[in-house]
Amino acid sequence: MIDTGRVYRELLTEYGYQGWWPLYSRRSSPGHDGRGYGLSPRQAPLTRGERFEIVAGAILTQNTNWKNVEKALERLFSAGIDRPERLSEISVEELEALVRPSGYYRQKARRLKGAAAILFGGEEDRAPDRDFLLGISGIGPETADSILLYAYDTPSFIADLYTRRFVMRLAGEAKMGEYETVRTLFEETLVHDVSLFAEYHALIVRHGKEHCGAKIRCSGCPCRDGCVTGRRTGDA
DNA sequence: ATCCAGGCGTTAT
DNA sequence: ATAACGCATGGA
Repeated sequence: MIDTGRVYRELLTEYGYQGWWPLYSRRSSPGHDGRGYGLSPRQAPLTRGERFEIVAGAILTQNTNWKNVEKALERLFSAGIDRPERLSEISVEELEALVRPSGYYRQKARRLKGAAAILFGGEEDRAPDRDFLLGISGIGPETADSILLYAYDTPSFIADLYTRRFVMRLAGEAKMGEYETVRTLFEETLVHDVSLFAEYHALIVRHGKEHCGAKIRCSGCPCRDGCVTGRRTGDA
């Protein structure tokens, strides 16, 4: 079995605090680390616009490199779409043009517009139920958990592709576990703390980019000792 | 040029 | 239940 606590400490020691979610709108705030532009423990509560930005980013990053999402978000903000109300003022066609760099732009424009209308249409800013989020077109398990965790401070663990691949390799399995299976593994072995879940996910993504992505690179990996794959195949 | 990137919804076995 | 497929851009 995987020692999730130990792995977390290894990742944090190696990569340092990531400070997710990376908010474009706070990229030049004090506390900006020059890379992820997240704040070190949140210095101010999220505004409505920032929650909107997180929802938008979570949808736009589906199966997409974050760099491309940044381009799309920058175009959105430059066009003045910095709050959910602004979104309802433009057409899907206009939105498509703005989010094009993030790929799947037709689907994403339509889904983002619809999801934002549902999530921000009312007056209430209370955290939504997970099942309610899953009922929204364009919001699947990972997007729902991202929104819950980063936009509504609700401790739901994100078991994205990096995470499932990471778990598969740590355990030396041949195939990745199901989303819910992996999510449950972390939620059952960790204290349900928003900051812990948020940072853990950010660290796994960082780790995936450096060592444990589709292209595996075990040399210099901070998790080698507790990893079946890392011990088995030496890598260069 | 091929592969990959912080998935999801629909349709077919 | 599980698998296959379309959706699309941009960087390595």
